[in-house]
Amino acid sequence: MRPFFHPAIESVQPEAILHALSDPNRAAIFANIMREGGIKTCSAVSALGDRVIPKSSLSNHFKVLREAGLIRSERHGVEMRNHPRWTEVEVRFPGLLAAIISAYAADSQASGE
Amino acid sequence: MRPFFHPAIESVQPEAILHALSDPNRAAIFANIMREGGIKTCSAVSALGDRVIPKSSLSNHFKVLREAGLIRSERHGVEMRNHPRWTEVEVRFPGLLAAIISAYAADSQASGE
DNA sequence: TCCATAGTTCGGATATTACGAACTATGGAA
DNA sequence: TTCCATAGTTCGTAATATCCGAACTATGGA
Repeated sequence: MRPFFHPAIESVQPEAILHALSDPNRAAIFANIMREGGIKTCSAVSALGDRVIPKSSLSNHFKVLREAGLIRSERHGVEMRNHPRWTEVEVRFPGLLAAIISAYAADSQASGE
Repeated sequence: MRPFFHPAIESVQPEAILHALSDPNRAAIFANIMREGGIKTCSAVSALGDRVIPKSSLSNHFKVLREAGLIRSERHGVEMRNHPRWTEVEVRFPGLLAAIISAYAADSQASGE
């Protein structure tokens, strides 16, 4: 288990962010991490909505979010805590994350949530 | 050559938009279409920056943008004209497209344009 | 009718993604 | 200490998507 790679904020690419959040599962995970009191550990999300996500897929989703520069993961004892890198990303790409998250919210609102 | 499919604006999904624009080539094409006096036909973009994009790939890029609900394509004589569906998308997902396009602009700005 | 232009479709090589099974790391209990 | 439970990663492979050259289709002139 090699240590995690977290890109420096200057080398975070818009395409990586869009790609990471173009998967609805990942977007939901990230939106949850962004919320105050949101998911911090991986296992806390093992079922998202009504869909069960296998551990290995989940692990990969967190990796994609991490390598896109969206979250920072650090081990605390036996578990992993994931924090959003919102303020950093906001400085580099103002308004981007908020627009994406509210787009998903608007969509789930519209489609009979 | 079956007629093009353009999704109704209500059925445009955020994930499709993010996926379409998570490819830098497509994002550049779309940004150009968005600009007043931007690219209208497909062949007008055959070289983007210094990279040559094959016709078939280009055709596919336009298809992805179209099916994501980002552009509307219609034939005019021998060529295809592509218009952005900006105002429609803006109503459904306010601020999304502007944030994405300016994120790419900020990035190319920063990385020695 | 024939040709040039503009773009699409097909097909196969290549790259990504998904997920079960096996593994690693940490903390606590016996 | 040893053993177990928890939390998560890595590996391998099957399914899926993407890229791009070659062949095709559609339209408007000469």
